[in-house]
Amino acid sequence: MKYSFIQNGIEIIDKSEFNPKHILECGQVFRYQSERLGYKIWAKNSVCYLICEKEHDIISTNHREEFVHFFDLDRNYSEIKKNLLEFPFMKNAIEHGYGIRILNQDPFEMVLSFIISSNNNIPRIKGIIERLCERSGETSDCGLRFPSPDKLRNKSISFFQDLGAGYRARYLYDTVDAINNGFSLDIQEMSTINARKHLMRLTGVGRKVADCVLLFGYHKTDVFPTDTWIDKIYVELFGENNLSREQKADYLSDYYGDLSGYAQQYLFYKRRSGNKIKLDCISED
DNA sequence: CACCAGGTCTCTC
DNA sequence: GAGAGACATGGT
Repeated sequence: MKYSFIQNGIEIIDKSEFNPKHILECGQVFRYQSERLGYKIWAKNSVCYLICEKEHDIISTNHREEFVHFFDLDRNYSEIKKNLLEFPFMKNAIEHGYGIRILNQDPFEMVLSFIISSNNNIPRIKGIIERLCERSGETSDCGLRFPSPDKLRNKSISFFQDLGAGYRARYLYDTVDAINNGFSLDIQEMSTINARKHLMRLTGVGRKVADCVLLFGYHKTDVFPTDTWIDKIYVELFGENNLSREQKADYLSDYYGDLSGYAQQYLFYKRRSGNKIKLDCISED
């Protein structure tokens, strides 16, 4: 990935591997806003402005190293896409979401965000998370910031209900409580299987939420988060619906191996944009 | 007024 | 273990 440090940020030179719209709208991140010149994006303890121009994009920030990691800039996505093209179903999806990158986000934020996401829709998820940030008293020179576990220590269930979290309020409360009482999120070094099993001990974290946390919070790309959209895709592609969600997730992650997370994002993004996934047809090329 | 949204929990069998 | 129902909330 070609990029270079400039005075107040990072210049993205290779636009084919970095598409702000695709990165932000493929469903992995909830805290960003459209701005006149691009986007404002919050990471754990800092903020950046993504300025979109014709020849290049600029990540305007005082925390350059942090956003190199956040945007996963040191990874070669050309190589990933080349390897994914060895699989069926991927050609159209990759062409559609060509500049997607899997962001490296904060695990705690991912846990709460994806608990909120369950049986919910994206605009509402974003609203709940925004209110969580507004009301949890975290301020910095960057403005809004996602609360730390400690900042949520004294919050009651009704605090989460008032965010609009609905029945997930109890899940959030229990999870925050567990983390504040020693439940470790330091699981980067664990195997995917064990890390998943660990996360699923949290209230409100099932297979799908756990896999999203593993992918977006720990960059474990051997998981294939399987939700309603992936379920639709599975049925459409294979013409049968004889497996449970969990079995589909197992099958797909076994099939795509370490490329699962990437494959999932391309397929999810394309399908959610209203396009059905097509089997790549060589004769059409 | 039903039905749905990046599912999970709980209670059965 | 696998399979129904319930579940808050806001939008079509």
